[in-house]
Amino acid sequence: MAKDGGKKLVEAITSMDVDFAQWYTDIVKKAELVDYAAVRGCMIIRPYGYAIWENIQHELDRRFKETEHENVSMPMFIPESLLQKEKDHVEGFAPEVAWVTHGGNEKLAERLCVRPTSETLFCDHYKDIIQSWRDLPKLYNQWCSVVRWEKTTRPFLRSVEFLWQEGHTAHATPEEAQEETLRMLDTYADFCEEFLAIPVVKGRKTDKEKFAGANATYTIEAMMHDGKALQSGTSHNFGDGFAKAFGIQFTDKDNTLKYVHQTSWGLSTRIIGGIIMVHGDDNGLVLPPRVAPVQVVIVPVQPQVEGVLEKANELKEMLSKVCRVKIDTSDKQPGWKFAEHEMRGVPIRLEVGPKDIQKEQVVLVRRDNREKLFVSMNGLDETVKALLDDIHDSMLEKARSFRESRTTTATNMEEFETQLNTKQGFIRAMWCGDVACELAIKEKTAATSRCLPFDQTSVSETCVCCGKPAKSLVIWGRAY
RNA sequence: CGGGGUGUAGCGCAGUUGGUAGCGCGCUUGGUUUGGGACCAAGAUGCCGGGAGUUCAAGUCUUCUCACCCCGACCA
Repeated sequence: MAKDGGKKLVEAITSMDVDFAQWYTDIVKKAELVDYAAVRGCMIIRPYGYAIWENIQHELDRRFKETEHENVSMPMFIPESLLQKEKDHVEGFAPEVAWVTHGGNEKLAERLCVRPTSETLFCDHYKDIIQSWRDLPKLYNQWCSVVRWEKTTRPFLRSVEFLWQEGHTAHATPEEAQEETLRMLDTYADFCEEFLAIPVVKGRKTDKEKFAGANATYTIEAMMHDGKALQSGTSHNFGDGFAKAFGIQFTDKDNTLKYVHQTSWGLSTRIIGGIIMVHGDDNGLVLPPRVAPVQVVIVPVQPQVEGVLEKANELKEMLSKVCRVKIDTSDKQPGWKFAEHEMRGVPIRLEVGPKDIQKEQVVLVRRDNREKLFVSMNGLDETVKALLDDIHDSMLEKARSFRESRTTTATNMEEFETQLNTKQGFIRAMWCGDVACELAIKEKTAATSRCLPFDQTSVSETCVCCGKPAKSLVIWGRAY
């Protein structure tokens, strides 16, 4: 393993081609994103990981507010009777809820569920505060954590408790609810591409895969570097199902009593797992510039030489107006710092030493492709700003072409299996609409339907599984 | 929840037929260094994952448990 001695931290990262799962675990630990907590399946999100989440929060929250959404905070407990009001919903979540049975030493008259999601709480509240068409729409969102007693857990990807935002809206008409459902799906998709440089496929879930209690579930699916799919955000249209179960009615303009139409949508810390698995490499994390807690790290070279630290600070001052910049003044060797910040995925490293100062230049090194640039100190702020955008664009492009190269088409099961096993990615194949075929494909290949993509260009006339006439194009893949 | 694996210092590991714990890195202090993971010197660090047994004696044997990793099933 050791090739030139001493490169401990980097060597400790397992190569992604050798063992992708271990590579992932190594990164989250070594880059100090998370630590394991005292309770099984729970994670401590460390400052560097949490800073990523904060940036995600700020950007998404900004977008939510731009579209008139308001933040609220609901309790974390749901009385059992409330959870049970919507039949499909409770059946979907019951196997994985945690229950509170005691308060202090006293047994509770009714046990409380620790929220796995808050539809029931919002509905219970909406039934009280919605009376008239003038009260609509209600566009609420909350940032919180939820608990799902998962059996197999992994940092970010599936933990017992995780952070997310959940939007819950109520509308006067089915059309408005549908419009909202798709608007938020678009918000997520744009956010992923513009902020995280993660290209996504937008589509609708099959009935088998949709959310418990929803009329329709929409999803954005991203491809990880091992070809597996990660559902990165979802948006549901509930129709009036929850409204009927909870009695959320309003008097419309025509003086008749009507049920509201609802939506809900969520995006979680799981997306951080996506960032890692889409962009990372064998040297560690590669953070998309817009979400990176530190966008530029300045490494002073020969800081003991007079003027070097002063210049480094001067540059920091200048750059802090256009980006998040940090200067590493620790007493480590420059080489050590290079490797360390690379592992932590900092998009740009700026080296400045006596030679540079003499030439009025600095060295910029891109994390994404390790390209080294010698640029003038003059106008450095503009250079860096443009470079950050360029890094974002090329990361997005790289992820997109990777996904395309791993997306294939199949017209029968033989092709399906061959493609899946050789390409290990997404498969575009037609489907008859029968859940039996979904189950058969899963049984045979471990692949599931990821979504019915909005782009429904037909690839054949018949179902890839049963050969009957096809109804829709489905993206299939193995998933996290 | 099934099948497999691993738990010894912050991290990676060694520890023989049972005899009371070691190595490398990291850490602390001082000094020399500094353009891709530096060096010297002196230090500090352990309920051997946890419980219960066997034994004069347990990191080592028995048993139960907990956590983590991998592969399935279930799920954001």
